[in-house]
Amino acid sequence: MSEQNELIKRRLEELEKIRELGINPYPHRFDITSDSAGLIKNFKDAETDEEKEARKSELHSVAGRIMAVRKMGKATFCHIKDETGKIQIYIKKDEIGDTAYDVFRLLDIGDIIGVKGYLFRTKTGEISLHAVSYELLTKSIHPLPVVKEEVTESGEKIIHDAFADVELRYRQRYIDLIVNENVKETFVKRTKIIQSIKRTLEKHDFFEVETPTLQSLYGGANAQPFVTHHNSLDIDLYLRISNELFLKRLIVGGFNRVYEFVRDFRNEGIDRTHNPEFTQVEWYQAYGDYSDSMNMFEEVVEQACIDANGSTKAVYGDTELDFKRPWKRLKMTDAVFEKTGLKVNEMKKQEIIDYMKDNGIEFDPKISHSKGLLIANLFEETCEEDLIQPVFIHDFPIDTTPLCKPLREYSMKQLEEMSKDPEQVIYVERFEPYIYKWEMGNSYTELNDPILQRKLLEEQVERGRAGEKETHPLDEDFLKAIEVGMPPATGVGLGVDRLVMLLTNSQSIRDVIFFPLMRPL
RNA sequence: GGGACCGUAGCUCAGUGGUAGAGCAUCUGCCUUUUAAGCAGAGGGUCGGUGGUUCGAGACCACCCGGUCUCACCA
Repeated sequence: MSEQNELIKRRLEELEKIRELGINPYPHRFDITSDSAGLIKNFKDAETDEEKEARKSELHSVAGRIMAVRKMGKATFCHIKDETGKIQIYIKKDEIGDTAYDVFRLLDIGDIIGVKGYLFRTKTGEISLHAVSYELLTKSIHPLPVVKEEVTESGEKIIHDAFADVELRYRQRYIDLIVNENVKETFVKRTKIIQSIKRTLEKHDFFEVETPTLQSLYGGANAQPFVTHHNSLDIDLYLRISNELFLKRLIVGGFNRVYEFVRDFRNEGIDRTHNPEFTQVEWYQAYGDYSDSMNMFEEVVEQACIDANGSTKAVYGDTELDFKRPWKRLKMTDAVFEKTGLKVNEMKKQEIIDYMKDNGIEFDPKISHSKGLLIANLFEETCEEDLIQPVFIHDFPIDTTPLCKPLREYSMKQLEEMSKDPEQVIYVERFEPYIYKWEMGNSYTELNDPILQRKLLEEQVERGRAGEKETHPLDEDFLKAIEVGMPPATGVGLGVDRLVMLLTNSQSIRDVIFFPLMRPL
């Protein structure tokens, strides 16, 4: 708080005056009987004089923050805002008393007051509360941005001087929530979406669990972790990048269906769809495969959309998205074929590289050893941009993940032969749902063959040593769990923030996270 | 991390090298059904920071701080 600031200085002086008058500017409680939305909704105009007179004895107590004041000599109008909306308050000097009225004149936009009064409709038609008494509940000493709202004759709202500086809005979300009308709505929807997802999962007998955020080994996703340190154990720990490996341990332990909402931390770039900490829900289901997960996924998301927006449709930017089940399901290689006409399985690795070079498709030379990674790369570069409506892209090359079961059509012998031939691509039962060009999640028929699991994880460790950054270290305890025996299972990770973005028409992930990471000032 | 752009009053913004501006908010006066209330007046600034160019910099240059968009990495 800058000592120099005149607005703050003036408010501190007023605070002193109020205290000198024997008024506690920060009292302990206030009895509320009504909220603004309820009062306005239930208001019925009094027709006769008798009714008008009777109305004066129907008193309501509301509390809220002063958002606008219109002083008119011996009467004052103001709007107060509570959790449900705004209501206009009318205060008259000759009714409320000289002293009380003078004190009221010391109040500012931003102060919180409780008002007791009766309802009436003003000459200009606004349902308002005629105060018979009021109480200062909190004196604000830090001025709020003054946002003015104009309602035109056609009934549309024009916002003047909107508090629009995104940096200030994110850094001071409390102010953003007070003065910007739609911000709270977005976060209310966020909670509704999360509750909806939980309800759908619970309906299908998924059981909510909790697993560690601090981990001595990280895994379950391709990402760089945050590192921290435990002092008394004197060991480095990682903030989780995924909870997959722990949820699988619980499936081994005998839970058939588990889910967990988690904050994941990934030490990577920040942009409009990435925040270093983000929310994911993962669920695992024993005895099911990835098509069961597709069914669950589309049900979870469709229901979330209905619960947040009232229908299966949501408008994002200038696009209407429809989450109605069932969603299209498309093999990755078919997607590539539809877009490019290439039959990648019949091509040599070098032919794919040549095609990408010839068509200016970027790829990291580090992946040129793997035909599978090249195909995945080709898919991302050519197909993603067209995936607007919800679609499941399934059957990924095995090199994209070490945690997923190969397609059931392969025989043991085939797998063995194919894995020796760099021109052969083994596909695994993995899918990613795409909506509006974004990967919304990730799912597998989970690998539970301990021998193959160890081989794939060890290969990944090798690739890590060779310079690939986002591989993870070998988790022997996880391998032990798989050796104990994990039933056939399927699991899903769903990016909650991105789903909320789509369902609330938010253009940045920072608009759906209350306190996004900002560089300290 | 790279590139483009932005930072002026509490808020929203003008200001193309020559005295720092407007609206809202604030303060004073008037106003007892106003509503972007109104009318009359007043105060309010290290122009993000540090250097430099210049007789003179809010503006031009360099670096730094913070942000937005975008690319890379990823979900």
